[in-house]
Amino acid sequence: MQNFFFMQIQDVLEQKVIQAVTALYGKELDRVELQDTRKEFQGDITVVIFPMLRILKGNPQKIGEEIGDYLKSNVDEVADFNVIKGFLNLVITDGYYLGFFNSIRKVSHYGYTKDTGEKGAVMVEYSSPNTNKPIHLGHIRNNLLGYSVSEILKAHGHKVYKTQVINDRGIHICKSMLAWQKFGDGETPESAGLKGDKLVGNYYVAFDKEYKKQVAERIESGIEKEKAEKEAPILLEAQEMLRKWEAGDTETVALWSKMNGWVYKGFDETYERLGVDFDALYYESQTYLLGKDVVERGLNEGVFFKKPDGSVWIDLSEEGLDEKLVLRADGTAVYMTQDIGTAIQRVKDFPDINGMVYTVGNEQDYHFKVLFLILKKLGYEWADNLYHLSYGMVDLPTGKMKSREGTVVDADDLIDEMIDTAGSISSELGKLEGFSEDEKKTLYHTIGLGALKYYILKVDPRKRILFDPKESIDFQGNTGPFIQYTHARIQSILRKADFEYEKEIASYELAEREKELVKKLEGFPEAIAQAAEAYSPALIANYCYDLVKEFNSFYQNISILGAEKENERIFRVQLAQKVAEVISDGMKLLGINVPDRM
RNA sequence: GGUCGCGUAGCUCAGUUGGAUAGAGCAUCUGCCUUCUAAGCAGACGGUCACAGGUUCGAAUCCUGUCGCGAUCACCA
Repeated sequence: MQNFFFMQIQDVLEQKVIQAVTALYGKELDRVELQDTRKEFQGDITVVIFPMLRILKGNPQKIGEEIGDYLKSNVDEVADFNVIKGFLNLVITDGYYLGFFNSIRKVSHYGYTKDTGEKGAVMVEYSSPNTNKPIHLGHIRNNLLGYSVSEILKAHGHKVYKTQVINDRGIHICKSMLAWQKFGDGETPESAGLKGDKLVGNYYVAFDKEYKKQVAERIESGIEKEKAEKEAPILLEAQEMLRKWEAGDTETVALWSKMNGWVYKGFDETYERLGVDFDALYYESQTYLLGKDVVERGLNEGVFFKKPDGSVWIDLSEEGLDEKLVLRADGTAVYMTQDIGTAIQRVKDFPDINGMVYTVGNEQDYHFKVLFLILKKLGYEWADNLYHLSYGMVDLPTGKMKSREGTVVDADDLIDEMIDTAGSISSELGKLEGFSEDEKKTLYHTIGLGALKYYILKVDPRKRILFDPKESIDFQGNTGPFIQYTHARIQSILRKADFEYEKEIASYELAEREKELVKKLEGFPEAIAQAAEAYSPALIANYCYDLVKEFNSFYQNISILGAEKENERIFRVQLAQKVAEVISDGMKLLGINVPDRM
């Protein structure tokens, strides 16, 4: 990563337009509205005249022409202009775009911002699974979002700690443990030939089955529904097991450790295939008691108040919310207590943190609104930099995914399917001559995962995704493989370019498609900045797609290696090379690798 | 019921400080492999931007209301 100096034309124009208005009309403009010129008009950048009318009063056509005249004679980069309605379209010189291109050509990771330490560290939490069941498509969305936002924040100059809270304790784990004890007959992942998380998940389902059976029997024998549900023997046993766990009962804790161990091994495998990782892990079993002392302190400071029964609350009615419980009457913690404590603990563990991102589904919007408010009221200065990366559910045509009912799209199965599809398409196309079996395997993984990740990340995080297992994820059009393919095409050209193309082209007349490509490249830093500010990988996906679309049009219509003049050949190869780099750097922010051949 | 989010082409989605005739992909149809990888390119077809008002030179975008979908409002996690 290097720094480079190049004044972008937009900044130059903004100043010059203000100057023009002062010179021509003696008025002070506070801002200038610029936009890319639409394809159907001649020009590159458009100054919108309408907003100026408030200050200038006059005919927009005439004002546009006067400002256009001024810019043409006072700004070197402005070659020509035209005015249509209230839009002043400026034609920018090839010299500018060529100069810009040359300024970024040798910059590695162009568009990324170096971590200078001044932006502070951000902790990004994502994944945070329960240890009683395997990872499904919903978790995949969470993982991909969290990982990608982490990469985007890094590219925007932040130091990032990726973390997850592993929900390794609670009634749900006990249910799996109990069912295993009752029906497991000593089964292990090895003996069953199953991933550990799958095995434990099976017992969670087994518990639910038995529980439902017991409830049904009891209702049949005349017990009312609510009571039957609350007092089913197997549920009572599970609750008893949780009490034993909390009391530190050796046997229970040993079983708990063993089964969680199985699950972690299974999770690690899935994370590895998904290509996500973490810098720090937090276990709920170690954090679930945190936060009580802070509540005590907040009580003294008047942030919280105590009800007659001894429970502790915060009143958020001034903020338009309700009263919210932070400690039960019996003094035990609720989720909120724990989250308060964990947030504070993290800042203790990593003192350079001044912000956190929580990747959690939108069903918890309210929870995080409250959590952030509480931390703010407790006076933590980093509380202003907390962000709930809230995303929509992944639903099936049949409705919500439910682990207990087996209506989930399993992560491992889906990954397998994507890789298989990538494999069969690749073999059909038959372009992999000379690939070893290992290389093929790696490539199918790259393409399959690329398709899956892009499919999920290209949609706005807030929107819910409807996933139809019957309709397979595309490999054509606006997809990961399409972008990967473009990268492979460019690499093929670079392999075949058997001439020296290092020298800088100082003067060149750009073809329309070449100019458009340079303009797209110019937009990369802004795309990263916006994606970081909006915490939205979708913006990066859109950018990559637009860039690639533009490149393919160029590629298909203009010969690169077959160009007549040497200058053309060299410039086009350089351009293609830079486009490939940006594709690679952009896709990296989505956690997607790009192959050199496919 | 209160609060929050969403509603754009048959389907999946872009459209971020309000700007020109609302854009892609899939699907359907036409062309293009003797030339750098056709997972591609060029084109056709397809729209009451949920609906109704308002704000203004200008609204898919901002405001209000209505309808539809989802989430949430637990001494649950």
